[in-house]
Amino acid sequence: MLTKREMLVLKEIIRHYNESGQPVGSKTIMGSLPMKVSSATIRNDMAALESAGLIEKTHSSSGRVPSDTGYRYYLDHLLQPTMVDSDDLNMIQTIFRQKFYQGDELVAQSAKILSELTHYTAITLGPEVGVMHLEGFQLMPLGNRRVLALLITTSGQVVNKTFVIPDTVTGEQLEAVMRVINDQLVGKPIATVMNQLDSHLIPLISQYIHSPDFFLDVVHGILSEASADRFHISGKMNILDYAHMDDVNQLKSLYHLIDTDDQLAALLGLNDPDDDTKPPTEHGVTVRLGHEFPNQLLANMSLIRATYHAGEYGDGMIAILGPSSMPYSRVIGLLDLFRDELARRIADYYRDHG
Amino acid sequence: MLTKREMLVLKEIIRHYNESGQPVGSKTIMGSLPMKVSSATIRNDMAALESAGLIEKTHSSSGRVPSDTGYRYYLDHLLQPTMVDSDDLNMIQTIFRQKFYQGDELVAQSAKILSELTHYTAITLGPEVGVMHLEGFQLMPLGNRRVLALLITTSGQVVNKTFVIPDTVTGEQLEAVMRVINDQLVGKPIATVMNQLDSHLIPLISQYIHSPDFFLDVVHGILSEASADRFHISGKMNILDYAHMDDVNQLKSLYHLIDTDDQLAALLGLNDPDDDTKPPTEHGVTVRLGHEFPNQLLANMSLIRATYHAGEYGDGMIAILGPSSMPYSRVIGLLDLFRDELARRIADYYRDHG
DNA sequence: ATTAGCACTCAACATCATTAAGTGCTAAAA
DNA sequence: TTTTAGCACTTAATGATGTTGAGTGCTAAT
Repeated sequence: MLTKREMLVLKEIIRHYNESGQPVGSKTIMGSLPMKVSSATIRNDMAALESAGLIEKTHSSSGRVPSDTGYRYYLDHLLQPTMVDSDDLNMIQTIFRQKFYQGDELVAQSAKILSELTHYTAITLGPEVGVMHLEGFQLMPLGNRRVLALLITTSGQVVNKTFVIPDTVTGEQLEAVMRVINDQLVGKPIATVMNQLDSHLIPLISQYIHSPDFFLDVVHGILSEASADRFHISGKMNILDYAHMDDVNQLKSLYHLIDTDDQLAALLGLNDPDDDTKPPTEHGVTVRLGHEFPNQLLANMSLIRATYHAGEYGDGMIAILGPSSMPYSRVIGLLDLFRDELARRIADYYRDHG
Repeated sequence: MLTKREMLVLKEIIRHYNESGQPVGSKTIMGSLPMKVSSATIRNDMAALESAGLIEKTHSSSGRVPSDTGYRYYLDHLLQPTMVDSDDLNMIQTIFRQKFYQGDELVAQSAKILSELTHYTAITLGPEVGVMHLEGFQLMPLGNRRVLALLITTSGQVVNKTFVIPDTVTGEQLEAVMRVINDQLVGKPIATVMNQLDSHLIPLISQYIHSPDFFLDVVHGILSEASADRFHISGKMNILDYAHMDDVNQLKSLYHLIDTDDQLAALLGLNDPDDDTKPPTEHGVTVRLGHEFPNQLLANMSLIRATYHAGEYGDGMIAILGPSSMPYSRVIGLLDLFRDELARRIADYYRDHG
């Protein structure tokens, strides 16, 4: 158990380190503690913090730097939320007001604002209503054997794709297939649709189209596109500022990770809904430090996540990826603000407005 | 005018510099010239090349490095095309064969292969038939006041967008607007459509919808999306390898440039079709060195472009962005191969196949 | 429990010498 | 006239050596 003063010392070390990026010495801390103590006293406290594993030295006579566990302790016990700066607030309101955003634009724009405000990387995800169902499927001939396939899901996702059909396929055949899909699959969850398409719908479709493989390919492609998570990432290149990577290849791997939807989804914990290992820091904003991820690449980084609830329109997520050394209270404050803001505006969008 | 041997010396300097990245000395060259001359002789030739501005010293007693003009001279006079390596060729054929690509997938896949083969950044652009015309426009109600707008261009581009309409708008009104657009604008070039929409179509639409502003916004959005160039960029992160940027901000600006469609289009010379300043190096593959662009950011880089002609289906473009020090003959060979390959496969796609 | 004082450590910086790769120039050889 | 051997000269890179300053840990006194 830490003493009151030791906590203050840890907090100050983290604060100074965030600002300067340099190891923090005992004299520096002396000047910024509320009580008046000597540097020697602080050195004693620091020794205690170090043996508790909360701070580290970069070399035997250097100042101290917060350790991974130090950050975790800070987040769990020391961090106190700050109100969002009124300048920030104004800016956000102004931007949101200046244009009316249709559909996902609001969510995309949020990522943009968040990354600009923090200079980190922002990731947002539109609201998704539980399980997505197939609402409709259409094929329209465009002439010249090109066909437009159009797929609509209950969550309002619309995906279109054009393809060219073999000359052996006639309009009536397409019509028939379309009817089969609409009769058999509409209303079912996308996953089910995919399964059935691969199993007992094949014979049904084969009645109309001789070799349906290529057709199934097309439908598959559309389905997975429709059901894929639609991430909006902004400020990707800010990683270059904060990840002081010695190795270019690591950096490339990191970017690859972010650009790969599955991996990003895993990072954001989208696939394990019972991820209650870390309780919400406050209001459902959670912070996960890089070293807590299985992936080595995220060392010295930190991911701050928040879920927003747009009522019946589903839940979405916003997140900030940045260095583990960052002004947490500000960033958490911002995310918390955006949770509310997005929840409200999205609900508004579908309800009052139009 | 350079002597025969001076040319050879320049060529060898460039070759060695490409391989090692280090300044090249007279003794190194001595070992790799076809004729037997002493290093002193080569030093004389080098002095000549230097006063011609084709090579440079990094410091007063260093070896030589090709200069910007040196590269230009090399490209214009010394470069001799090489056949594409049979390994590369096999790989390309294999990848293209293993799957049937619909629509733009072929073009996107080409970018991927090119960037993987070269370790540089590849940019491809699908075939575009001269001026794009509006082929059709549809609005379909999705229920719950959500409407799906669907726009089709003559080039086969299909864009969809969902939006929410105010409760004051009825289905009949939408129907009417849709009819107006289809009656008045179908068959016209997108640019004309945009203009007319903003000018003499406003009163016409206002007859049906009271405040058509928001509606015009939506249509505008779809139109510009449909008419925008669809670049496929692959290997973006390879820039980190070859652009040894000291300044992170420059790097970020460079990425911004690439990610901004207008700027990228300008870079590729898409807006000045009479860009005949640099004659094709061979078969229509052109090389532009970074310092030849107005933009400072591209210093020490090089852009190799090729246009492919998919017959009546239009023209497209492929390009490689890399360091000015690169194995030009290989890269040019690859681009030249892809020109043919793409042209043929795209034509095939629309004609024979389905 | 706190503090003054002091010996100690180590990165960062500067100075200096050494080395190796490369040049330009001169005068002789081809 | 062109080529070459030879040599003095330049410079980046490397490594050894010393100095400084910020910081620590420990001890003994408060």
